[in-house]
Amino acid sequence: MSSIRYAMLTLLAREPLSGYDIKQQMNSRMGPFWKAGSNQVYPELAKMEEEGLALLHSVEQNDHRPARKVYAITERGRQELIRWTIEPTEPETMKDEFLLKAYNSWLVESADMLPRFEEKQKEHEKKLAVYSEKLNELNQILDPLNPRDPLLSSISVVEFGVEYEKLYIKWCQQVIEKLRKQEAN
Amino acid sequence: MSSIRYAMLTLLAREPLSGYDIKQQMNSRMGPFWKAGSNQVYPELAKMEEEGLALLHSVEQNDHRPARKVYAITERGRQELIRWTIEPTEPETMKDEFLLKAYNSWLVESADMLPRFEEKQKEHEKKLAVYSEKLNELNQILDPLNPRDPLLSSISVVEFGVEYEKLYIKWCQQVIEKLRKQEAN
DNA sequence: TCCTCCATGTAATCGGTTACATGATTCG
DNA sequence: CGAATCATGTAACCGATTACATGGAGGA
Repeated sequence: MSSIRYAMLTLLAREPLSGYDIKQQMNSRMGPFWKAGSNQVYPELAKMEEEGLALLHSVEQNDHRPARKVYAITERGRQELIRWTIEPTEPETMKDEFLLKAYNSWLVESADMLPRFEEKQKEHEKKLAVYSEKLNELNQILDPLNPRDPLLSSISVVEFGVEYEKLYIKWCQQVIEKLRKQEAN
Repeated sequence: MSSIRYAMLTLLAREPLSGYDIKQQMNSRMGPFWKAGSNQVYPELAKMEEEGLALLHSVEQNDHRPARKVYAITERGRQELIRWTIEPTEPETMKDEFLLKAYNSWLVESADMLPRFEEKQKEHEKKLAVYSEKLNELNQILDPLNPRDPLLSSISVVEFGVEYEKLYIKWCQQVIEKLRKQEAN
């Protein structure tokens, strides 16, 4: 498995990046579906270099700051990533803490639960706004003549994100309505 | 955090259960959003008893088999679960390996990727069938006169599951169409 | 003045997965 | 005849989170 290394190869397959870049992109661009901290990224990059999946592409030296070490994917890395990509994937369990709490709604007063659903709705409305904007950007810079444009894949994934956020918002609204009716009794 | 203990309290709040029951229910009833193995359940149950969140309710002795130890939630456990339930929840990242692979579609031949999307679609169609049936069952045994029926909460969560599966299926279909058009060129 | 950003990394800890162990019964 | 189910638990490992460490530049 080792998950993180394929997430890193995924980013390196598009452009050479430093460990710091990888961390940043995971927590923004890939934000909806993957995350990582520096603790994972740097040691993993070193291992990947040892195994010939990535190599040091350039080192930008800034005074009074650690050298910026940019890595590029190797042909072996690309092949390994392709091999993994076309391999079947195990079904996933979505581990959503808030759903677990929703499952406990019956235990608590509607008045205590309503604010939590309203918060969640707003949180997902914000995410929806971010993904929608991202989607617009991607569609604008997309090269419509190139059927191999990486952005086509990006768009599909962000579209998933948009639909997911819409679903979450709709669900929150439905539950809020139910709780309000219950409260009225 | 310690996640698992609240998932276990969530189940114990509805009825007394053995460690084995908890494990089973997590991988079926709660399947969509939580999971656990025996390694976690048994030691955690012991800790919860020590801390007074659960207590040994009864022991059913069967010959040639380990005694079935049934635990019940205590008032302290219930209060702790309620406290956690009405507490705000941090935003979650959905870590879906298949979305990561979809993000790499541009790297591979459509012919290699299409079967993976078709598989995923079928997988989620099966899950949808299971959740839909579950939803029917729940609606039938629900007591419509009791606004505190735990099943109301169950229904909300299963409804989320149903909508999620529908979304996943629709998304797979869209991507499949795109890949087919691309292949035709 | 204090916080955040850049940019590398390490250390301690925690939660979760896989595998192991026992042993009778029931189902295909 | 072999696999799965019931029912408890333990041990080894692995991946991920949180915190720590350095240190100058720029903004609130």
